[in-house]
Amino acid sequence: MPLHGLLELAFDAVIEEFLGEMANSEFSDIRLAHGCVFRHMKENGLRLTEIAERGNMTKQSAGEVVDDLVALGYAERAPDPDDRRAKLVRLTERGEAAQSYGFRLLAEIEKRWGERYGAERIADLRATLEDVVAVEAPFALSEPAEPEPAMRR
Amino acid sequence: MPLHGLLELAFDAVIEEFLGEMANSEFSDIRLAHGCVFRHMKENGLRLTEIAERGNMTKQSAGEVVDDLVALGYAERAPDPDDRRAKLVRLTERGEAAQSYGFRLLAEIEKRWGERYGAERIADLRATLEDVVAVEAPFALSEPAEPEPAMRR
DNA sequence: GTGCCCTTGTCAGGTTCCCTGACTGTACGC
DNA sequence: GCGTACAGTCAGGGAACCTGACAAGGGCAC
Repeated sequence: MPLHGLLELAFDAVIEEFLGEMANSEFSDIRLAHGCVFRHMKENGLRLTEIAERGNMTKQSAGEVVDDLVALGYAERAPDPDDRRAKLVRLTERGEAAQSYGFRLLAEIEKRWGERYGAERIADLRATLEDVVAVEAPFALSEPAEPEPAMRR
Repeated sequence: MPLHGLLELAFDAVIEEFLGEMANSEFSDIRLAHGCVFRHMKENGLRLTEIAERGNMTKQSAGEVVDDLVALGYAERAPDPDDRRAKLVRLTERGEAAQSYGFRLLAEIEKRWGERYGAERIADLRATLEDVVAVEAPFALSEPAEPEPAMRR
């Protein structure tokens, strides 16, 4: 089986378990595509453009996802004080509850895999994937190098 | 970053490279979704139902993919001598050429990752994923336990 | 054999999630 | 100020799935 097949099947396995448990929670209206917002959200909100970049999708697609989350009460748009063109997407209280519930669920799934396949092996799996992703998908990584204070302006 | 995010990004990275190289080959009309046929194809062909099972999709979806591959000249349908309801999906000569080209490409990508991130680490990655998939996604694995000769009948 | 249920594949129609292209309004270098 | 670049939106489309309903063949009880 080619490597991408294994990656995909493992991904699907996590997601099936995750969505199954989400569907039985009070956050049953959350869908997989919403993850791109929850995954990257920062304290003070994120611009649509940032969501799109880190999610490796177009602004239009990211906008749809945000519209959906706003309609469901998980997110809201606020004007960006630094740029009147931009809006900051922020989680509502309910959005934050969903986010931390989801993260907890995912951590539990990873822990269960550790018990099933060996904690060290799963830790190695994660470490290798992190190295790979740092090179192959750098756009997805947290900070797009917020310039150092000394470099500002 | 949650584990499924890493798995997805790594998957996307392989696929982007793979599809990019396929697009520059003589098989530029092959799309990602076609993989479910090429990946599982056996010597004497596969029934639609088998393709659907191993690809974890409905018969209808598998049927669409096969229609597409037939239209593109990569596959053909032959009657199944053992069951007049069923048809065996087989690769054409061109289909076999595309399959082996694709497999070779994927093996090269994996080899490059070995050079970039350490051959042993990528081998471990594969081994761990194989264990995970064997438990979490057994439907995708080659033989649905063809009964042993002694157990037949 | 006949009737009944299961399986195989197909037709029709719908959803999700993403895309391209065209556009408005704001920012900013020059 | 002017032109270019960028943030986000509107409109439309397509790929890859899905559910439901169906015809035709298989397999078994009787």
